[in-house]
Amino acid sequence: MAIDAREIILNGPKYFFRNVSVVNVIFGYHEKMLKVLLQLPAGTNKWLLPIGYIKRIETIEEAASRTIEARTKLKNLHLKQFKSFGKQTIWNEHLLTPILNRFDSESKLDSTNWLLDNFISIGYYTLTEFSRVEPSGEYLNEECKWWEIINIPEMMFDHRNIISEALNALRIDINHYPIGIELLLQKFTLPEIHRLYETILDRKLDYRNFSKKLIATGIIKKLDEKKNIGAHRSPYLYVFNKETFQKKLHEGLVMTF
Amino acid sequence: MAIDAREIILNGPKYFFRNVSVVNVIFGYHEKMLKVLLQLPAGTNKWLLPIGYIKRIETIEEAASRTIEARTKLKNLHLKQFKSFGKQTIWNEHLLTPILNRFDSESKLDSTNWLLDNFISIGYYTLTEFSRVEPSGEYLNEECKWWEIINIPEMMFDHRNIISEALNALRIDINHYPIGIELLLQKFTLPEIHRLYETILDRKLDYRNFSKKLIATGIIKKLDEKKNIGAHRSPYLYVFNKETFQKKLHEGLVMTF
DNA sequence: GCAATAGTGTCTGTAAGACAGTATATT
DNA sequence: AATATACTGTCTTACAGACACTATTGC
Repeated sequence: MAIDAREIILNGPKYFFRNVSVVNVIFGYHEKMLKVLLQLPAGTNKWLLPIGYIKRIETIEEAASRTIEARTKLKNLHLKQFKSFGKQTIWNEHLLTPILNRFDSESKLDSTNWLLDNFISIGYYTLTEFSRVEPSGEYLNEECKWWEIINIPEMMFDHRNIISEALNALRIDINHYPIGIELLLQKFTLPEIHRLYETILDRKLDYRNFSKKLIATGIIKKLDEKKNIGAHRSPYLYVFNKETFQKKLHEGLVMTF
Repeated sequence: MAIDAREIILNGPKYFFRNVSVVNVIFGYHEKMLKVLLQLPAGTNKWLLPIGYIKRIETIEEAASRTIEARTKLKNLHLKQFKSFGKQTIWNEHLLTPILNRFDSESKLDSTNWLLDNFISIGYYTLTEFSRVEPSGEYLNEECKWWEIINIPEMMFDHRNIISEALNALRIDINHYPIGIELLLQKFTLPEIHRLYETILDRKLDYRNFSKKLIATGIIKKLDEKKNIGAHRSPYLYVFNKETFQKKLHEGLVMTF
């Protein structure tokens, strides 16, 4: 079911819940850089996290997944619901009218329009390789791009705070869930995953102890294969042992990096 | 602002958000028993967690707090938001019409009434001494009472699952937050807090190791006072050292009971 | 052989967990 | 004195964390 923007604006509540939305913190990692995907809605100069409305026929997680796919073109990312946030007025007539008129120069925006109301947001975060993603803004946005986590631009509402809460949640969850699994490609080297964890946690991790722990717990497996990295010693490749990881976590393993 | 039931039914969206609610898992502890507060709405035979709608002028947490106070008469309980849950149809015309007619025999319930719509629920849990609470059902409920956690009656929707998710969250959070602080009275004995933790976690904890850890970390403080418990050796009284606890937790202390 | 990166082992300190006997309060 | 509950200390084991040198690759 594709619903066009005019229909969403004028008849949204037929398809979507009112007053509730999802807000997505999409983290992107690449080469020791942690970034977050932000969009700049047309007509403003403050950035916004990707948000989305929840269809009446889908689950909350499906809504998050759908709106994340719209920005990243990636399906099946591992989503984590981390917190819900209080009311925000996302749109105002000034922002919304031009969008409506692009599709329909006749209709007038009613001041009781559902989009002009307040929305509560249910927060999800996800983590991906940012080099896999071509940020996709669609017609509502002037821009959609990655920003370094240490250099976030001016944001609308309390979205800076939401990013910071998502990052906290990620740093706690990394001890309880297989965060790296879907982020790293199938095969990876120890230095790669080591850099990933150092970047996410923003602190040094002793390389030997880190490697020892990952191998000792059996959650990664060494392959009989090396990666060519140019004029240096070639590192071994590893893969995650997903079953072992899930089992350990289920038994209450806490990784404490 | 007190809003009567007729007004809530007929003009709810003036005061409340649509399609979003809070759902509260109120745990009660006393003497090695963990219970949960449930209500039986008039006209049904399945039990329901206390739910509530969110006023346009309050935060989500205030909504949870307000609806919990309505059932327990207790203010300032420590609430923890633990997860949000997908759509549920809470009311139907059959349940709602008699309630409306109690206040207003004229008005008819419109099938587009906001209460007949689906609601997404934001889940909170809290923990209190159940002997302090006189469950309070108000006019919408036939009954409101404590049920033992190991013996939950038949529940509406997926509320049994929500209780189980709340309990999981509580058992994880007990390692990260001062769960007991607001539950136990000002002064408590080591055997009391020991029983509390054993009950919540549903497993034996070595009494000596448990005591040692609480005292060693400095989060509880021994008083120069004993509690009279009848024909037995009198246990010492302790108090929480809230500042130390908060500081340790902030520094990343994990209690691992 | 030089430059850059990958890989490996040992020691120490701390904390978790197992475990049993003594002390106190009341009747 | 009897009963029921509270209190205390030691040993073992496992893991976290500190730490420095050798190995490989391409140029």
